[in-house]
Amino acid sequence: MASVDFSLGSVAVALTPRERFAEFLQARGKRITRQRQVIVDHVASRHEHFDAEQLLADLRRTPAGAGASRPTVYRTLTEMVDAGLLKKMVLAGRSVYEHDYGYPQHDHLHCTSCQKLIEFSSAEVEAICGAVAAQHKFVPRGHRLIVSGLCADCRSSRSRSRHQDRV
Amino acid sequence: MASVDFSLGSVAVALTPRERFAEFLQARGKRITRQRQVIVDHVASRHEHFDAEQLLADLRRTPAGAGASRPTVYRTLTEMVDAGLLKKMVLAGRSVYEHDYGYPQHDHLHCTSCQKLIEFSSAEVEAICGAVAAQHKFVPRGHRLIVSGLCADCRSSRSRSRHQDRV
DNA sequence: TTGTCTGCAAACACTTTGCACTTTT
DNA sequence: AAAAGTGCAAAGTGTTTGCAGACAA
Repeated sequence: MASVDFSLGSVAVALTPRERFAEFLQARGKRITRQRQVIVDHVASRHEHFDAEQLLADLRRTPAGAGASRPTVYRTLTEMVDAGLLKKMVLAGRSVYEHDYGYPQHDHLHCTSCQKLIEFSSAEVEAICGAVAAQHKFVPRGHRLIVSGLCADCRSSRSRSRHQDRV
Repeated sequence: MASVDFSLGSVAVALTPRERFAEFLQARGKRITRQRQVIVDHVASRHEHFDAEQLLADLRRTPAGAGASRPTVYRTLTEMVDAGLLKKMVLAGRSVYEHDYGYPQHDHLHCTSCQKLIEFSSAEVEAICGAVAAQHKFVPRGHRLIVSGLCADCRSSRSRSRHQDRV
């Protein structure tokens, strides 16, 4: 975690997430606390989508994060989104986070049965968003495309067991 | 609301929303109650996006819906989504509904400052979703594309007053 | 030392549920 | 009469906040 230049996916970045977060905090007169470090590091070490409760539970399983509190986790997640480290999306009623920093822009396929998320990217979508925003005099800040449906696994098990779809 | 063939936007449909809902309810052995009728009619009479609390408040202002209860509103909205009359999306922490029945597929520009929603449609987006789903062996059921940013109004007022962006 | 952060408990907003009573069928 | 629906109040979720003590700068 001490490297000055590392790569994730196909994009190379200059600072580790931890460093970038520190930079962000300092720029705002916020403090680099043990808790915030533990949280960024933990989040940076795993690359999947997660929600606040999951993160909290995971943290409490580690020695460093054993005493993590819910409010701090929520507060820090918000800061990480502000810092551009994470992206937040709302699925099935709760906030789901994913890495943003150093990751290429992408969208999602969402299985409404098992809640699985599959990533994909499309330059066309990007282009369409820009064009539409311009047409409406919008300053675009990002977009979110979620194609929902049934994944291959759930499609086959669908006939056997009954599931509750949650959007 | 008694016509058998009316048009909304550019699409003509055979049944009024009320009729379609009745059909849906009957098909499921559910009952056509006064409350459900009042709610469908009210929703059908307004074409904007709304949330459950707004609808409840609006209903209570009408003679017919004066005694509307929160649970019934929530329950009926869910049924209307199931019936294909409404679409639901989650923005800034709460569920927002819009008409689905008889309306052409479209996506949204979302102003993160004033929460305004602007609709647009794009056949290309449609095509991309289908293609991507196929690639991942997904059975697509729909998609949601939200381009977020600042609308023209908020862009100009942004420098004067401070706003809180909510995603 | 100064001002931010943390953790706790309590508050929150939105939504759902248990239940006795009312209504549709 | 039987079954489903309603409204009330209460319980849930997921998330946020007030505050006293803890801690980085």
